[in-house]
Amino acid sequence: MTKQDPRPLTLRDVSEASGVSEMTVSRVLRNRGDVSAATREKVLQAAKRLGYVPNKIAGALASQRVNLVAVIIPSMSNLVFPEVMTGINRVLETTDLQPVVGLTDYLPEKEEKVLYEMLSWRPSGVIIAGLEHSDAARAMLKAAGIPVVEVMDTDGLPIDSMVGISHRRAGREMGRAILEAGYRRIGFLGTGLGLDHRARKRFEGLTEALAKGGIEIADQEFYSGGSALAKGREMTAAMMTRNPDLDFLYYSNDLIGAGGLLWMIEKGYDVPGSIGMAGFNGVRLLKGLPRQLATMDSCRDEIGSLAAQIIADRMKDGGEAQSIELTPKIDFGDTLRRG
Amino acid sequence: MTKQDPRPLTLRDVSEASGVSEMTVSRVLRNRGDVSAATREKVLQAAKRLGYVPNKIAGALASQRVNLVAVIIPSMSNLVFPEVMTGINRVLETTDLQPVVGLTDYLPEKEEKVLYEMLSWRPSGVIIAGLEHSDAARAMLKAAGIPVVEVMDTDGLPIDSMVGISHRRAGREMGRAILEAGYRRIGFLGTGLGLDHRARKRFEGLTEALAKGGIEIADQEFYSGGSALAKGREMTAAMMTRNPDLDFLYYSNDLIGAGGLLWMIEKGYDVPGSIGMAGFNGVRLLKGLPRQLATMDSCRDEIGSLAAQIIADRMKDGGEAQSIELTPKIDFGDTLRRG
DNA sequence: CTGAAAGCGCTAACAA
DNA sequence: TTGTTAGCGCTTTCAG
Repeated sequence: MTKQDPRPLTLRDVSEASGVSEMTVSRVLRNRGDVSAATREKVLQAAKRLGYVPNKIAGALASQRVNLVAVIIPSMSNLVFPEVMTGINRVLETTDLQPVVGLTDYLPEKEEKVLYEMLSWRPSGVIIAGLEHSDAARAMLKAAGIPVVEVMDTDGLPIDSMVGISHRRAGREMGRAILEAGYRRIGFLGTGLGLDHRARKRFEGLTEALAKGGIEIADQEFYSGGSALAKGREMTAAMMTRNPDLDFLYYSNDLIGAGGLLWMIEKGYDVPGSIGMAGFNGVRLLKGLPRQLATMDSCRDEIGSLAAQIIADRMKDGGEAQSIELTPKIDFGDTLRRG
Repeated sequence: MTKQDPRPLTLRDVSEASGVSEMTVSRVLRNRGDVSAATREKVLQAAKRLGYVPNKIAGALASQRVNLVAVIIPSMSNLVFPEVMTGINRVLETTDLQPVVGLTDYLPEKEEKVLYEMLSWRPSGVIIAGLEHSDAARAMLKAAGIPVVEVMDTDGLPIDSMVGISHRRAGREMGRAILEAGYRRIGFLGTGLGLDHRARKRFEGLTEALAKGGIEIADQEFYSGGSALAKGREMTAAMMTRNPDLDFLYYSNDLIGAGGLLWMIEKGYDVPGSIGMAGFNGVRLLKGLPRQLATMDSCRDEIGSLAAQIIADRMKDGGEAQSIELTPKIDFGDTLRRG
C-alpha cells in the first residue's frame, strides 16, 4: 500500500528482470516473430510478476499504428446511438480495433472540436453520424487519409463511405402509407428540426408524399429536452385541443409517439380507427406497452456493424469505399390502418 | 480530391511553411510560453492553411502527460450508465480532460482486459463502476499510480476514491417502507444476481430489513436479456399466477417494474391498495407513464460529476482520496402506501 | 532465434 | 522572444 515508485514500468524493467533484451521482450509481448519457448516463458513470468502494462503511446509512435477507431455521435441519451455502438462493438471485438467515442451534442462547432481532438490521436478510422459537417470538419476528414464511414443517413454525398437509410424516403413511405390508409388531416410532432438533419429529412419526405396526394400538414409542434414520454403526452394534448379534427399524428421518434399513444388511450380515442399514429426508430424498449405504435426501423445495430466491418476490411487492405443504403419496412403496429 | 500524400503533416511541415522553428511552432499551438504576436500569426496561418492536426501520441510521449480519463462501465444499454457519463462529461468539459469509455458487459474477465487496454494508454485517471474487481484488476489499478474513482456503490472498500450510494441500505430502506406500509407477502423480481453486484446488494438489504420484521421473501423470479418492459410484464404475470396472494412486488429496476405495473393496471389490480410495487433507479424516461412506480433515485448524474471532479482536482494537485456516499430518499410514486 | 542502433513526432530544459 | 539538444518508450530494420 506504500505509494512508492510513481514511475510506471517500462520494457527495460522487464528486460532486466528477465535477463532478455528489450527487443525480445517486445517480441514476446506482441506475439511477433519467433522466440524460443524458454525465453518466452521467462519474459511472460517477469512481466506478470512486475505487473507490467505496455505503453501504447510509445508503441503507437514507433510503429505508426494505432488500433483506435473514432466514433463520433451526437449523444448517448438518444438511445439510438448506444444501439449503433452495440453493432460497432460486436464487429470490432473480432478484430484488434477499439472504438473511442466522441460526443457532439448535435452542435457543429463541437463536432469540429471533437473531431480535431480525436484525429490528433491518429485513429485507424472514423465512424461519424450524419452527412452534414462543417467545411473544416470535412477537410480534416479528407486530409486524415484514413477510412471514414458516415452513418445513419444516405441522403447526400459521403466523404468516403456511408451506411444508413434514406430518411427522406422513410418519411415519404410513411406519408404514402398514411394516405393509402385514408387519413387526411395530419399533424407532425417532433424535435426542433434545426440541428437534427435526419428528423428534418423525414419531415421533408412526409410533406413531399402528402403533397403528391394534394395534402398539407395541418399542424405541427416541436419540443426539446425533458422526458420524451411526458413531452409526447403534453404535445399531443396541446395539438388535439387546438385541432380536434386531426386524424393522424406523425411523431419524429417512437418515445414521444408512445407518450402520445398513452394519452390517446386514456382519453378513449379510437386508434387507429378515428385517428392514426406513427413514430420512427423501431425502439425495442417499448415492446411492453399496451399498444404498439406504428414505426419504421432505423436499422441502428446493422448500421453500426456494417460501418465497423468497412473499417476493419480497409485495415486489411481488403476494402473499398462503399455506400450502403438499407431499406427498412413500415411496421404498422396497432396504430396505423393498412391501406 | 487526389489522394496523394499519405504522410500526415508534422510540426516540421508547419515550421518550414512558416519559417519558424519547430519549437516555437509547438509553443504557439499549445499556447505556452511567450511568443510575439507576429510570429504567432505566421504560425497559425501556416497551420490552418496546411490543415495541420497535431500528433498527440508524440506529444504525450514527450510530455509524459495524457489528458484522457478512462471510464469503465458494464454497458451502454443499461441506461443508467449513459447518465453517469452525462455527469462525467459535464465536469470534464470544463477541464482539458477527455473521457474514454470502455465496456465490460458485466464480465470480470472483460473488465480486466479493457482495463489493461485502457491503462496502456496511460490515462490521467480512472473512473470505474463498482467495487468488485478481479485481483489482477485491483493490482493494475493500484500500480497505475493515478487517481482511481470507483463509482455507483459504496458497500465496500475502495482502492482509492469512491462515489456512490449504499445499495444494501437502499434495499433495507425499501424493505422498511414496505413493512411500515403493512405489506407482508413480498415477491422479488430482477436480473440474475450473479454478476450485478449492486442488484444483489439491494436484494440482500431487502431481505435483511424484512427479516427484522420476521418476514421472508415469498417468491422470486429472475431474467436476463430482452426488452425490459416486456420482461416485466411476463415475469409479473408468471409470479402472480403462481402466487396470487402476494401483496408487494419489488423489482430490481424501474423498467421491469414499469412493465409489471402496466400489466397490473390492465388486469385491474388495486395498486397500491391490495398490492404495492417498487422499482429502483428513478428513471426519468418513465415520467410519462399513466402511473408512477415507487422507486429510489440512484443519483447517476451526480455520481458522475462528483467522480469527474475528484479526478480533476487531483490533476491540479488539489485533491485527496475521497469516499462519498450519497443518500437518496424513497419516491413513493403511486404504487407504495405511506406507512 | 536474438540483439544493437536508429528513429517515430513531439516537448522539457536549457542556451542564446 | 527564439532556437538547440536530448530524449519520452517503444518498434523497425538490419546484423549476428
